[in-house]
Amino acid sequence: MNKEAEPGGTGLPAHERAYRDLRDRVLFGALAPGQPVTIQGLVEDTGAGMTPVREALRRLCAEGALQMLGNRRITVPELDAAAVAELTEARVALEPLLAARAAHLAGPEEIDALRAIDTALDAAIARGDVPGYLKQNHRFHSRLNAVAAAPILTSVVDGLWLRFGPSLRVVCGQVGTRNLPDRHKDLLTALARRDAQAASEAMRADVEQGMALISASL
Amino acid sequence: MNKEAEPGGTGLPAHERAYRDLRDRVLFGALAPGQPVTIQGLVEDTGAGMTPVREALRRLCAEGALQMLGNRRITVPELDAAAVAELTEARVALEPLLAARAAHLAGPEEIDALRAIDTALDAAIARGDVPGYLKQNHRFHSRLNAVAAAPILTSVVDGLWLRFGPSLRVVCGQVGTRNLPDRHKDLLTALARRDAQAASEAMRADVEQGMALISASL
DNA sequence: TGGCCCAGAATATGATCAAATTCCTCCATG
DNA sequence: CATGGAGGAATTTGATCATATTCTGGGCCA
Repeated sequence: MNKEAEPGGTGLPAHERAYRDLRDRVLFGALAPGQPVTIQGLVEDTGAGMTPVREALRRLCAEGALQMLGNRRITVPELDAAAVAELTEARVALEPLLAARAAHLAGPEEIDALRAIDTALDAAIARGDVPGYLKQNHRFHSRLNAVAAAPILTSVVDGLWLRFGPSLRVVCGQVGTRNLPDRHKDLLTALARRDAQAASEAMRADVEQGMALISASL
Repeated sequence: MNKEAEPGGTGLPAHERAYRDLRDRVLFGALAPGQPVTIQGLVEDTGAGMTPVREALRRLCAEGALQMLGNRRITVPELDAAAVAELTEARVALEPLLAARAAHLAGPEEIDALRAIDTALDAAIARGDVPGYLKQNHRFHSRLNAVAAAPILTSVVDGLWLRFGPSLRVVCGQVGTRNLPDRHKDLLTALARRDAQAASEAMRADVEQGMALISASL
């Protein structure tokens, strides 16, 4: 039937592969804010055809990860203070909702999985591994959102993450892995106690801390 | 080859025209929930080429207006109770923020424009004009969001509207234009008084009333 | 009922056309 | 004589199309 979930990723459509490849580049900082993104450049880099790359770009633009300038040019958005403020407002409004839902629904095995990711995250911080931190941090929140079982809210929040991914990468490149937001311990204990209120608060603190970091680097 | 042979040739690229056409169909109920959407059907309907239609569909899918089934099929999403609950949560979390911002920024001319739209909306309700109501209601909220000058929040909220557009059309077709949400008067007076708190409350009431209507029709 | 085959639709490719930026040249002016 | 700007050609990039290929779904037959 479905031949998805193939290890290695080969076997799913080319435009889907191109999309995930590009999205990971945006999320984990392979692309810098303000950098122009050309179709033909991506075609050469990824080896994919032109049409799949185009469709991947359209999807990313629709999600806000990239922006189409009027003159058929595509760039990675540069965030100004107003944009960071908006993103902070949106994240503060939405992500605590997901945390609260997760607190109601999380089972022991999901919490253990989250704890394992958080441990890997701490290890990445300890060894100053910025890409590792970004990746594990994203995995933590992504996994938490999956627990919340709210696909619409999750997709909206994923779109927000795509918007500040490049800038977060820049910040981490500047300040290293020190002073990074990590309210995950509070979050995990709140989840274990099924305390939606505390989970919500911890998430809000984590979000505000992270966005303040970006805001301070402008 | 020939591009001027088509009547009504606007200056916009074909994929942009196809996108707006399709988006309006979703927003104003030309497509029913659950209805399959085929590329070649759109090609025949709109007269556009295949590639622009494909890109428009990708954008709409990325925004949540349409959903890609795993099997290369695309349909208009059918909302269940959980989806409506999520959409309600998201709208209640975000749209009052926009209303509050608008209350701080609205000038007399913007308020007059909103009042004019609301008058046209009342007229549409009075004459039982469902498409007119949908159009004016969307124009009202869209204009209000423009006043708030928050492009990121606005684009997120626009995505939410795309998700419940088809279902709202179904509801209005069932119950007519009676009992439709219209807290716009409260909203307008709050805006005129620059009362962000009251604007926020009025928006929350409008959102909850509208979503309750959809929720009740399941 | 279960497997095979076929029609039809979606995906992917490359070619071709159009637009925009860039860079170069040339002329006017200080 | 040098410099700066306007204009135009060339290159780079994006948009569209026609077509080949692949995959899904349903009908047919054993």
